[in-house]
Amino acid sequence: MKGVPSLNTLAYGLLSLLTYKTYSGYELTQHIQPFWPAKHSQIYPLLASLEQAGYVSHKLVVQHDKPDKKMYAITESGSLKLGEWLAMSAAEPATRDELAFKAYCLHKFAKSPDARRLFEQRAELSRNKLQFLKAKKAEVQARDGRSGDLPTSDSPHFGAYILIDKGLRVFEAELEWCEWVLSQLPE
Amino acid sequence: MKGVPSLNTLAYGLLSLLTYKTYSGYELTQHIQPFWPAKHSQIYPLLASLEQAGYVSHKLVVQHDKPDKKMYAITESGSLKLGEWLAMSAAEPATRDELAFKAYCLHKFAKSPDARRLFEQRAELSRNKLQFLKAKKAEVQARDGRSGDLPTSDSPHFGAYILIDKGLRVFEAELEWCEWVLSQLPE
DNA sequence: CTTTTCATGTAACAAGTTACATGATTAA
DNA sequence: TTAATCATGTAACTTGTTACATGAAAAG
Repeated sequence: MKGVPSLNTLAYGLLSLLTYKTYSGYELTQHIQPFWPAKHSQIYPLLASLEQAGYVSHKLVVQHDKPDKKMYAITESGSLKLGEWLAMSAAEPATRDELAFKAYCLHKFAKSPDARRLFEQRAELSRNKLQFLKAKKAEVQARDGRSGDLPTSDSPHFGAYILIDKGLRVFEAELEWCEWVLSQLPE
Repeated sequence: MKGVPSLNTLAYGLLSLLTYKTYSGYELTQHIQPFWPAKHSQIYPLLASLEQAGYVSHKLVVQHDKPDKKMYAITESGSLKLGEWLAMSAAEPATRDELAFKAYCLHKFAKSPDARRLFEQRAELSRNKLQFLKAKKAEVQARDGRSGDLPTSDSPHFGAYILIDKGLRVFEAELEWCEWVLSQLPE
């Protein structure tokens, strides 16, 4: 006897996105990146298996200028499954960052211009992320009506909003760290 | 014709740790966690293959109260290989966090006490990490002699120090974020 | 007495990446 | 004309996790 098929985190992530609106596999692949990096080769088969399990369903949308696409929606059964998962404790986040290893070895090459370059590149990355998130924030605020004001916890955009806020806080901290390290490194 | 064996990030990570001192596979598994989560079942075979490639070597240390262990050291060849890698640009960090998905779905269960619990647990996790890092910081400062003063970029502990500093900044930001979210959520 | 720590390994499985495969439209 | 975007999929491979396997010492 085997119970209900158990889903992995990526699968729950797809269901999470689909609580907002319908998406194609292509769109899901793009939108899930900031939360959970994954390639289309992982998403497409997973969507197929979620559909087989009855947690999502799709409608084919015929397009003329672009290839046809499959628009996926979460089902009642998928919503229930997601609801159970939402109530459970979240696992510890896992971050894997090459730069941490390279930073740890700074005593081996701190005088090299390569060392400075690593932190300049990371600072640039943080600045780009911050710029992206600031644009997103404005977008969500506009969509929520009262511009300048923050969405409240009952707003449908509250989830999106707090995640943008988290990104802003964390990337700001990372940028400041990079700039501090650069100030400590010899020119 | 096949060139030099190419290493993955975890392998370079092990070499990075070994630039400080010798470690057993067991110790490497523990110390690498904050940088790059990995299980011993991944570390042990990787160490064996690094040794076969000549990048590390080990000496068996016989113990009486505990099981014998293999103490690994980086070789000259391993140092060269690591040096090449250090000079290369670091890939974008990858973070995978379940809580992001659950936060994104807050409109589905913001009123539930489960929602509050998720952020309370994450806040607690951040507090624990901060406490750990503060202890580490004091430890490194003590080891570096001038207590209260920060190690300079030529200190052998500079790498360890800046990583602790990064953790402090980022987990501080995450903790503040959790507390802010909790202030927005209904009791 | 039961669990944790120390210590090393392998086998089976799940998750994630890269490469292969196709093909029209549009922008540079 | 070359590259990028849109759109879906599979095959082969690498990476990472869980489970199996052993066993002594120490702490609760």
